[in-house]
Amino acid sequence: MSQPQETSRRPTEAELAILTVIWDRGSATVREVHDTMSARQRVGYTTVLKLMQIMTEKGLLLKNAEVRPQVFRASTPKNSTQKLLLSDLVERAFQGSPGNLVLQALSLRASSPDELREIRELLDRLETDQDPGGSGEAL
Amino acid sequence: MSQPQETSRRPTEAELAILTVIWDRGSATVREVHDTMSARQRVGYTTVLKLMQIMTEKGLLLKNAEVRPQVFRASTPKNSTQKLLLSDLVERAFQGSPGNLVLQALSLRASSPDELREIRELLDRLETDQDPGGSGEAL
DNA sequence: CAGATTATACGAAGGCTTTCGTCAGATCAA
DNA sequence: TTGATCTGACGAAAGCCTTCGTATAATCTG
Repeated sequence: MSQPQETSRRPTEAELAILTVIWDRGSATVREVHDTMSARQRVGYTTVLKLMQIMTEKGLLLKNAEVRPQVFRASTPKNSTQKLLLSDLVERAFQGSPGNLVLQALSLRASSPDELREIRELLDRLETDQDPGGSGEAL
Repeated sequence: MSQPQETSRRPTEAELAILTVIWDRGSATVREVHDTMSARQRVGYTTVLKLMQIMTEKGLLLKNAEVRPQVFRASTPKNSTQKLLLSDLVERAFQGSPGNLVLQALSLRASSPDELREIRELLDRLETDQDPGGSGEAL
């Protein structure tokens, strides 16, 4: 009863940076995360450690303490968290209209032809059957 | 030299809620913003006031103190801020790939046929290598 | 004008996020 | 084994965001 809802909790900025590294690798030690992040930003080792401990408490990460050094992995797949962040942004800044967001995103900068084709295919599917459920997971 | 970069400053969550109201109306007094927000969430009048004062300091809002009560308007158009938020999210959670984000957003929930058509038209323009500059503003 | 009401300014508290120092335990290398 | 190095736990400080109480100023009403 101490944790609020471990589900649908939006990761903070620092947490997201860590999740990104872990999603890429599948799993990672604190040192691996720290080394990867250090290439981009100056950040202390114990800072990363502390964050990952907190994230484990929150349920964002799962820790395997059987091995040394401990190995962490994400409790939630990347796509789910991305959708959570998108839903959030749609609600807060796009009046709940995903189409609105998509239009802005498309004009952000050029997407690759492959991406454009993929988007078009998804559009086709959306216009034929009205149920997009789950099809978007296939990235 | 006291303000960092007043440009490209990402509004916080509470700030965004206020901006949303002001964008809708074009301009608004503190009371109007408070009344509108009160319909959705419980929030104190002085809380809104303080936030709007801070936002004015930060350059997010512009204040006309000639009239009473004072009237505020946004310093940055809605579309620009939306793009800022999207760019931010693309960087932090979508490996810098807007197409990636678009795919996830499209499968979030059904967009209206009108929106789908609009998206398709934008795709056409993008694929024929047009410069999308400004076209996304037309919502 | 005088009292009531509304508007504005401002300080400060509370909470959450981020950062880091320190200590203790574990592992490694000679 | 033992000193050096790496790892893990933890407390606490610092900063930002949000909230609100209180005091002052402006405006309205009769």
